[in-house]
Amino acid sequence: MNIGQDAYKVTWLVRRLFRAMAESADSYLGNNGLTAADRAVMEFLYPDTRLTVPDIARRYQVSRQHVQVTVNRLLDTELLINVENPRHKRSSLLRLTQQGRELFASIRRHEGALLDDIFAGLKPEEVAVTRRTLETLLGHFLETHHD
Amino acid sequence: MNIGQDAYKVTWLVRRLFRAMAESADSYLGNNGLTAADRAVMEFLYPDTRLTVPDIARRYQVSRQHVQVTVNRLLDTELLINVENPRHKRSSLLRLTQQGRELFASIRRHEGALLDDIFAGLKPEEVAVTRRTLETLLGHFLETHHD
DNA sequence: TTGATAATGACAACTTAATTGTCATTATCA
DNA sequence: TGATAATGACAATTAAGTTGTCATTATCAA
Repeated sequence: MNIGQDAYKVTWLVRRLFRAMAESADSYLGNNGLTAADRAVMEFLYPDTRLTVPDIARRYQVSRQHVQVTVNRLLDTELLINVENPRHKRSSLLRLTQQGRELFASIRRHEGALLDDIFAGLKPEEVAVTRRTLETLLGHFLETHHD
Repeated sequence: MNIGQDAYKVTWLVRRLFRAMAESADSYLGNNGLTAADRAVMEFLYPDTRLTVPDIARRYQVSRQHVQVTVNRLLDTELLINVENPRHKRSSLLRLTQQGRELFASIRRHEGALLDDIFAGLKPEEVAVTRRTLETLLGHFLETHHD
């Protein structure tokens, strides 16, 4: 019974957990001089994917101008480099530098350790159920709001 | 097995679901000329709680100046009224007007219907497991990041 | 009771992470 | 080839906050 109570609480928890996760991420990314947008861009390129700015913008679902600014900052700090794009002269491909790849790998390790800690003690089946439930919810949310 | 994969996916889903929920909320709140901050403030006062601006700021964990602006807007649109504060002459208590209470109730009904839709088809046990899992995660996140 | 300290509302400036608009340049394709 | 679309750069704007400051008003310890 009372699925309504649990349903409401689940949505509340999603909101609260998002905030807690964002704070935690801001803190360890900030220690490396990165923003959340930097991390997102780097994730698209890790470990050795080559994409243009508009490619990343389409995948990240964010304006290309915003990605451009983020990418330019990462080029300045030499976490990314331009590589020639055979398909387009002006729009070069972006690639992680060795330094960028190592930094992202260390971020991944940090996140992995954090998750291990945080998920320790939960039963695998419970986590699997949670995953499936959230996937279902996301599906419904996206189709209800159809975007 | 692979709790690691599920763990990572759960955190991804929390982020994605948060965005989907926020978009959906912005859309129906916007239809009523409200922002997310307006809704949050109204929730603290619903159905008939009386709080001052600094009280709300402390509970909402947000600066009192920001709450002040939000509250002033809600006073302008007559969704809130000031009532005298026996404990403080300058800092009056805030209360929902009849109109404000009705609007918030209708928002609640809308949200309830949306949740019923979205959670229909999920088994109550699954939702309960999800709730407990997310509660555990939140607990760990808060103590790990200790705030 | 008073006098130092804290709380409050108002206002302004700033911040962050984004968006939208515009331009010149360069690609693409019918 | 010529119209249309894509790209990078730059600027202005936006949303939802924060921080700083001021004058006023409370509160509390001596």
